[in-house]
Amino acid sequence: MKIDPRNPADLSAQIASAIRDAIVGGRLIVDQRLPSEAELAEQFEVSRPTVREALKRLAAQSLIRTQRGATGGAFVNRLSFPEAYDQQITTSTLLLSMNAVSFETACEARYALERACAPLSAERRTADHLATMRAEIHRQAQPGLTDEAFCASDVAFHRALVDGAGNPVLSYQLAGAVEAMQPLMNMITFTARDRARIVALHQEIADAAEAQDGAAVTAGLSALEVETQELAQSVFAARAARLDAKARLES
Amino acid sequence: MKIDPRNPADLSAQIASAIRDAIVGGRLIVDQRLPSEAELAEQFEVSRPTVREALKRLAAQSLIRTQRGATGGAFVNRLSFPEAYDQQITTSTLLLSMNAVSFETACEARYALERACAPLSAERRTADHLATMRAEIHRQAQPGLTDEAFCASDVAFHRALVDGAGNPVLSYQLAGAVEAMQPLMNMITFTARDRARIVALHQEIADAAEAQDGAAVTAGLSALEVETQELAQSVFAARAARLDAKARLES
DNA sequence: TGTGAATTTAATGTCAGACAATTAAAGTCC
DNA sequence: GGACTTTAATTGTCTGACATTAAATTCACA
Repeated sequence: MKIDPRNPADLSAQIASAIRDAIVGGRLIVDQRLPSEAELAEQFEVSRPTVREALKRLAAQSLIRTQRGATGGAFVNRLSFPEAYDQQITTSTLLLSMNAVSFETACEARYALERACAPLSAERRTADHLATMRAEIHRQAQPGLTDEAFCASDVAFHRALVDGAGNPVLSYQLAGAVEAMQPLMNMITFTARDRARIVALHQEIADAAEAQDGAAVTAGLSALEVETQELAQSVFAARAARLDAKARLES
Repeated sequence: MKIDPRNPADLSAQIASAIRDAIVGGRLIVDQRLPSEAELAEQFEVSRPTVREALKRLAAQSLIRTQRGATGGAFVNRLSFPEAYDQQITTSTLLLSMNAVSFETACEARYALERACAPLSAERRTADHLATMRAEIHRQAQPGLTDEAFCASDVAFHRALVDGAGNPVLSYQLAGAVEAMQPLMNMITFTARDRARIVALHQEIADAAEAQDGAAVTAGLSALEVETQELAQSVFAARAARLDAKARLES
């Protein structure tokens, strides 16, 4: 592992990159201990704070973990699925919120991906997944629920559906798509009638999953997508109209 | 923004977390300048190196960027799609390589997600996407190609297909699924006959995309999945048999 | 008055050395 | 042999300093 001393800028970034490459390239394997900070500093010919900044960069990506004490140090971390989920969700959420991605685009992507899980989930879902879906449907039908809680339950329902496919890689990929939609969904106010329609479609989907009818699950998701898109459109149109009226009033 | 001084461990992680929450929560907006390191140190009642370690953590996630000079400082970074792609690919690749995810599972997830793009891509693909797909098919048919170059071209072909859907969020999500498979694919040696079959299926898919026939694209992808799964199975079985024979010879 | 060069200034990037906190292992005493 | 103490290694944090960068300002000169 070497860095370019001619490029004096971003030494810590270069060091982090070198170590990251070693991990990705398999030269450093899981649970292997890295040299101590002092040794790394000597090896790269930089000071210890610089090494530390590099290590913090890697720690931020869950690539390493550190332990204090005599046998402590930095260790190559096994990236667990939950950690990967979190990163995926954070990145997806920020990407959507910072790039003015339209509701339409995000929603389309989400349902397209979710339909990808439908046949597998219909085939393999366990009684557990079904129970979760039913429980969330029941919650969604309760009257006093806030919009936020309704959205959260919606996410839980869809996660159960996705997890039903029994493919952790699929669940991981979908986590971003489903969770990142939540802030966008939270901008919508759901009337009682909206909720009733959504719950009915959820019911359809759960029934189809119980019957192991993949095509019906897919159809249910497509209907739900149409419903969601129309709902969002009407909400945003109404909001725009209100703003417009207000602007005309003030002028 | 406050941190818990009673918990003396991981001050820099706490500070990074506090700033990250401010960004995700919208209290710090894109391109806004953070206080200088000295000011942050004073605010959080820690030293400047500790603040710096926190900032490096955020920089590693592309949440901030730093500029030197008189008007420099740390600025909230607009997470661009290419940056998000990179993070997604790195995370997905590590997740697969560190968790002994089977080829079967990863492959299933990848093709399920890709089929999700098929109808959209068939409908919206431009002449540009078609041209890229054709060009990659042509490259894949050339005889002297190494296995690695073949895999890389395969990835390029599929990315063109995915990008054809014209949904950047979908492209972003798929980037991880498609690219993370490459290391696994690189473990396979492709015979001339294997390649011919794959190229033929690619041809089918490209034709279907040109004809805007979403169902045919989906079918082509499914056939490709079956082909890939069988190929991998035979390669791994042969490898296992060789190892087994060698072990018996040595014992 | 305008322009270009020199200076100032404010910020990050890096360094050196020190001490505190933590933890496991080695050593010691009963 | 077991419980306790000591020791050593390592990370976490602090202080203070200097180097580097780049914008803003000043100022001389045409």
